[in-house]
Amino acid sequence: MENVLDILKARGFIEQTTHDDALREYLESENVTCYIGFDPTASSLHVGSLVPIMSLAHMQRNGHRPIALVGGGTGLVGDPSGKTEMRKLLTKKDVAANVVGLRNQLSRFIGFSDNKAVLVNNADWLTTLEYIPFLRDIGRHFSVNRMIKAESYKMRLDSEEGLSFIEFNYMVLQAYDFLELRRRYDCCLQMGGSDQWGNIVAGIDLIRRIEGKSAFGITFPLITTSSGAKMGKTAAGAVWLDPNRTPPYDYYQFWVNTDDRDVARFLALFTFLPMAEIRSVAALEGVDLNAAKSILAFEATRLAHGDQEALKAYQSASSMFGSRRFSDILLPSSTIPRDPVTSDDETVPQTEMQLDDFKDGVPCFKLFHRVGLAGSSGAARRLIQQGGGYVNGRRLERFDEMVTINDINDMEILLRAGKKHFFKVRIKH
RNA sequence: GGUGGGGUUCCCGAGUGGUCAAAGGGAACAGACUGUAAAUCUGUCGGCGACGCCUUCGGAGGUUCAAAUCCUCCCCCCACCA
Repeated sequence: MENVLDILKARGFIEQTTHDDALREYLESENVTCYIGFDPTASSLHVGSLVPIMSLAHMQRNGHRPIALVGGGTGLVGDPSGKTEMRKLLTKKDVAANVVGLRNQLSRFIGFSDNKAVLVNNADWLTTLEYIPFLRDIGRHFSVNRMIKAESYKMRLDSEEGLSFIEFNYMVLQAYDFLELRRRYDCCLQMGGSDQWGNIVAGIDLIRRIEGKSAFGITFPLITTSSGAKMGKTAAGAVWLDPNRTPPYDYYQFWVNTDDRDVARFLALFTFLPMAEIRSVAALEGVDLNAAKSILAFEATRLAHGDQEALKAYQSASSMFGSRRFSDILLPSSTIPRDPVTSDDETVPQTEMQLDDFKDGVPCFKLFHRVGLAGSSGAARRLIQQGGGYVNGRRLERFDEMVTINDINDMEILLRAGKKHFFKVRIKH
């Protein structure tokens, strides 16, 4: 079997590893255990966490046992790594609630049945620690001189805001997590974002000092878009994996809008399509890439939300932006429907209004505001005045044009703001 | 605890009595060009059925015809010293 390290490397997951050769050897054996920690700072994970999630999924697919550690304990402290500002401290209650949400989302990507993967919460061992014993047993292995040189603290030590003592302890706690997992699950590998390097190495050192055993680390590159932005942020904020925060249609659209230069790279990172197929995408240019973007979006949506939702999102997009036929040789492993689809879409944002509402007509800018295509009626006026408002595909000329029963087709009115934002008003009697 | 410097519209950051809904940049949005891409150019970017009105410059009061700008008290942040 191919070494999972090579798979991860080929797909762009690896930024840095500790002692590569020994790690490779370790991963040769069947069923090793590795872990990644997830911050319970929100009740949902977002696209930015996808690289770690996918890497765990690859581990599992290659016969290893991933541990997803939810930081219910460390979340109470707050990780300063690579952050310019201190984060607001979460309450125990918030953290506990968020842990539940994360568990659900992770299980879409990783199978936790039959002990094939493990989900742990470090609150289980961290919150009962006693200060003095912890300092004596664990704290004495840490050199402050070394810690303050760590890159992960550098930004904060240099900043105006400074670094509070509670945050300074974060590294120690995360190192202790690793030790705990080494003891409990024989877990010898920790993975994480590149900002986690210092924390991971601290854990490896701690394990060596206390247990006399070796452990390994892998960090992932920070994924940025080719335009330089941190990946996963849009105007509306983070792109969440929770369908209540980011509807599957929006999630799909996020991926469709991938920059040309990122398509092949993202296919490798965020889908399970074979690399042999993805490599041929790298040769595509221009319009030809759009089909690959649809497949990227479809596959990514499938993983996060399932086949049904992916199909619905795909169909909606097709009905809004036009349908296309996919070549059989383009990413053949994808299950995207290859023939043009025509169908009603249910996932475009929509609402119901009464027929009576349109008897006297509704000023269009009011309507745009009401359905949420504009943040205020002033914004709606500007939108329309600048030529960005459409009713049933017809550009509105004036902001106070009336939308009336004459605009109703098949008991629907299709509104559009700009090129991409659609909204459907369904009419009820 | 002492001394000094700060808190401005989504972010950064000008503004030290009227000409300020507040420069400039970024982000964002729209238009043109396109391919649901990027880059570029143009416009917009507190609220309001809107050549006017209303609400904003850490919070609460006050001075003034007039305050983001002056005064008082309070809250928070930072630096240096202790």
